[in-house]
Amino acid sequence: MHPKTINMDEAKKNNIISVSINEFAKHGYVNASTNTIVKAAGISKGLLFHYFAHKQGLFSYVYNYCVDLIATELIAKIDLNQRDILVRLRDTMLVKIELSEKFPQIFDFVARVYVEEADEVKNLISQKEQAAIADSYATLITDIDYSLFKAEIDVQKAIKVIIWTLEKFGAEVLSQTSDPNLKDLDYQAILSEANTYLKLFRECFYK
Amino acid sequence: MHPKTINMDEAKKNNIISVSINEFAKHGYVNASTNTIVKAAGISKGLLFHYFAHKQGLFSYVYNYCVDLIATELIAKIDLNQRDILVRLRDTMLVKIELSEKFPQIFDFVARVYVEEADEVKNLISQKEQAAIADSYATLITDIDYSLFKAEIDVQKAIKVIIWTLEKFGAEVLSQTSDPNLKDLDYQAILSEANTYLKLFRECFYK
DNA sequence: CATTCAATTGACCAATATGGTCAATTGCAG
DNA sequence: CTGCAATTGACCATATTGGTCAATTGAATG
Repeated sequence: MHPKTINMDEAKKNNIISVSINEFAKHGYVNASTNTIVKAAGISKGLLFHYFAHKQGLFSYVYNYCVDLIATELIAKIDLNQRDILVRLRDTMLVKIELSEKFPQIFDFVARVYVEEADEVKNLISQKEQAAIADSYATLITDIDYSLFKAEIDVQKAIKVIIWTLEKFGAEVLSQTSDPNLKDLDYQAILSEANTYLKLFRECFYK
Repeated sequence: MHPKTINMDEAKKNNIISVSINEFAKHGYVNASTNTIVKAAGISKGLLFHYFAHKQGLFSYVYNYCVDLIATELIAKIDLNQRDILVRLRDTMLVKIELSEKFPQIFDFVARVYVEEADEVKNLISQKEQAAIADSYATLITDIDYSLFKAEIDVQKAIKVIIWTLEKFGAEVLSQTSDPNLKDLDYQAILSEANTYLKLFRECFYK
């Protein structure tokens, strides 16, 4: 990352990052417009390139920032000693919602980087880092206590149902918040509604 | 729709439609490129505008084509006398998979039209038609036999779980097919795997 | 073969957008 | 005031935009 970025005002830096995430997530590396980014961030063209030198520099700075942020949050908030997959996945979803509220398209962005075609991007992103992300996602569903499930049900299918439900639930929450008046999320209400799904799963899938 | 389009060769017409759906779905009306469309369709610039006169004409032709196609398929293949929501939604998913195999981004496209910001598009798409689509989606989950569910479970939540599971399952099937070698979908296998999820739900949610 | 006419092409247009530069201005600390 | 960093935006060559149209092709007809 460019030395110039270190001394940046924190609020301004976050704003540039947020705007850049949205632009890269929506249009991919090649078709993302630095003109659009500076307009949305409310800064001049010159200043952006003063901080980041090139489009590539901006991209890799933002990408590394996102990967670090996601990893840090997951490590801090997911209790790997918790062997009940319902709790583990519910907490993962809460982390995703929190992060998405700060940077609405952060997960679209990192997911899109996987399938980026531009050579400039492929050279920018180390294979190691890509693999590390896949690893940490896998970690989220390891060391699970499968004995909690009823003997007669298909556990692999049940887990898919749980994962998909929590993903869709999170997406629903976020789409509701982005639309009307921009009131903050009520995490208490979200947690409470998520728990009604956990209750359903516990009644149906667990012993 | 422009009279010229009537006499078009069917295969060529479908190709133009398919390519246009993808471009409009990916980039929206304003940022969709007619240059990209003609390149992908393997025709000349002049020919596209010979058939459709303007970008608007192409867009509205493709949009109406999609809406008609989806409505026709749903009416033909969904049995509204079937009051078991599991069967009804499973069949809806199968229709979506079939249509998506022919036009991979057709549902992304029609969904995106709802949130189009360009005035040119808003004037092109009649409010009536938009409402009709919403209506037919609502019809898909009316006249359901709720007495099949166990008394003690939250039926509304259970239905959401079912809908979300089938949507995610369909998306998974389609993402697998688009990636590697482009072999056709095995509908027998898809139906069979979908039925394992129905079985799970029947065991857990139904009396 | 010549004639006709529809199907099809792609060079071309003015307008706009692209990533990136840099001399000039602003703002603030000493 | 000086000095230096932060910040600006007009400017550049190049590429892309939706759309045009005179010219070419292909096939059917007499």
